[in-house]
Amino acid sequence: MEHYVPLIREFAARDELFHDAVARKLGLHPTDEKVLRLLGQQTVSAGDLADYMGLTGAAVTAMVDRLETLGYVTRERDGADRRRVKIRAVPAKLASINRIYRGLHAAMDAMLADYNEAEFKTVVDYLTRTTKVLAEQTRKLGDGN
Amino acid sequence: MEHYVPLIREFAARDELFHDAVARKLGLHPTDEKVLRLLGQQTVSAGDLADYMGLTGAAVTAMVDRLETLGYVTRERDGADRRRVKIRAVPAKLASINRIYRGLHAAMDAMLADYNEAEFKTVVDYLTRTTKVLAEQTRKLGDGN
DNA sequence: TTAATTAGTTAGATGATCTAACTAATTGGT
DNA sequence: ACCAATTAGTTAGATCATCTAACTAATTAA
Repeated sequence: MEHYVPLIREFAARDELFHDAVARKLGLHPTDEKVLRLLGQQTVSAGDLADYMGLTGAAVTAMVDRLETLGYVTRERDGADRRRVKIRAVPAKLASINRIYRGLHAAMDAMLADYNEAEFKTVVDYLTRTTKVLAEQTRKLGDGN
Repeated sequence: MEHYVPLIREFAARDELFHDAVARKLGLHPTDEKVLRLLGQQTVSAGDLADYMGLTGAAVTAMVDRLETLGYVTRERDGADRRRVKIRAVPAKLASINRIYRGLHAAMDAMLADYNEAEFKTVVDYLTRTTKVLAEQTRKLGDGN
């Protein structure tokens, strides 16, 4: 039980290094690649991006400018609330990114195949609940400012 | 099985946001907090830090300078290989960081208590193997330049 | 209909990281 | 043993992602 903490630290660090490597291969900043990962098909508002990334609004504007210039995303005004800007990924560009992820997905699928249904359920449950705990604890840290 | 990928993405993003919040509370750069997390008791060489963090040697020098000035770490020359510099965390400073982590650790312990031994073993196995897969895939991405 | 709030952008400043060049220590081939 | 090549870390200068503060425009509430 004590060797659990370094385990999750290593896990998170490796995940980050992997995504950094993907970003480098694409010639993108790690932040930009992270956003593109979030933008699957759905559109996301600039403000939601700021929350998700932990960035200021100005930083998001700069980031979307970069991605727009490179042709990765487009801006659309929200019809209902015209203050809002919705960011949409360009499908053709997303495809080129997904190609890079194929190796990881294949390896992960192969690994996950070793688990039976109950075990897989446990893993999903663990990830879901840990995510929730992290969100709560992050909020609590922010409170005391 | 299809909703697994967004799950791990959310997990990693939340983990990062949590650590960003910790760093902000300490008045440190996220990178610096990440290094301090790695430096438990053990000493780590500057080069190993560069690998672990995905930074250049110059960036590590600057980072260690920052942490040294603030009293978080000390530099020691390696006796065996005097080119090497070993970085050591200052225990008293580490304690103040651990205090911030208490809330998370308590919440995680409470959550993990819901799993029986077999389930916990599955979670540890999953984290261990996924970490290994990520390391392999990162290396493969780096190969093609 | 006017005041207050919210979403996003612009402008300018800061600073973490980068590249390239350098010092110093170690290793290996001859 | 010795010189060349490699490795570890640092220094100097440049770049650029992000920050703060001030601004525009749209929405909501009094």
